[in-house]
Amino acid sequence: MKPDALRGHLDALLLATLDGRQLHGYAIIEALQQGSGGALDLPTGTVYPALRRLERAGHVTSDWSTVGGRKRRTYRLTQAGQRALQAERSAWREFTTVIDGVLGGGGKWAQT
Amino acid sequence: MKPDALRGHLDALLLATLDGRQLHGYAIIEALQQGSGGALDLPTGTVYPALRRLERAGHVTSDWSTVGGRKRRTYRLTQAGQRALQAERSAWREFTTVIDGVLGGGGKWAQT
DNA sequence: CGTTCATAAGTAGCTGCCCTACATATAGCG
DNA sequence: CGCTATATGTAGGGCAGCTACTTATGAACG
Repeated sequence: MKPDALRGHLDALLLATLDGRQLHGYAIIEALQQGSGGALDLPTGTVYPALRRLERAGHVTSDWSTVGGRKRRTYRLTQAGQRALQAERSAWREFTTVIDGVLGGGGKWAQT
Repeated sequence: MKPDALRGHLDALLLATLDGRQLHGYAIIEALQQGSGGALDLPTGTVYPALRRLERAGHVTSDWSTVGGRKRRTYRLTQAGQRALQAERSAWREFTTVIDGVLGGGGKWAQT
């Protein structure tokens, strides 16, 4: 999968990954890897700044902890993040519906 | 729909719109508008440069014509463009499958 | 005849997301 | 001691798509 296809959908992925559980950044990357069957291998330079963005936006909050001598910043959704996730999900559904319509029915098969 | 969601999928839309017919730029914009039920309203500053890109890439070719005193540059798919369209379609399918999987099953419902 | 709207194509410049590459630190293994 | 895995982060860049503007013709309206 070409990497820049994610453009504009990364927030949805991160919010969905944090839905119903709290994870630290590194674990989020692994969760996305496994949850996508290996298709998504996001670099830290993509995920960490994105999490900061989401925190600034009030969609997630974070707490520091130390596990086995290593510092972790554990993220969890806020209520606003929950709402944002719902909005992202419906936006995604609308988006795919539109693109599917054009890719499948926008060409010569368009029998109005 | 947020505008930058298109990132990386615009080529697919343009190729699909030209599949089986030839259209000039302005008509492509209108076709996308109608084909998407009004959801896609791409500005000329997005579409025209994208068409030039596709032409440079060899996916489309263009011919000038004059209709009613107005100059039109009419585009049509090349064979490479046809192949590119097929590739874009399958890439789109893969992409949606991955994202759908994460948005729907990447959270607390992930019962491995 | 002048203004405005629809048609038609295009460029210049900006923004911002995501990527590449690098820096930092600890624990465990050999 | 070096290497790998774990864990977080920044700096800088590329480029796609957007905003705003320019150019040009034909038709309609007064």
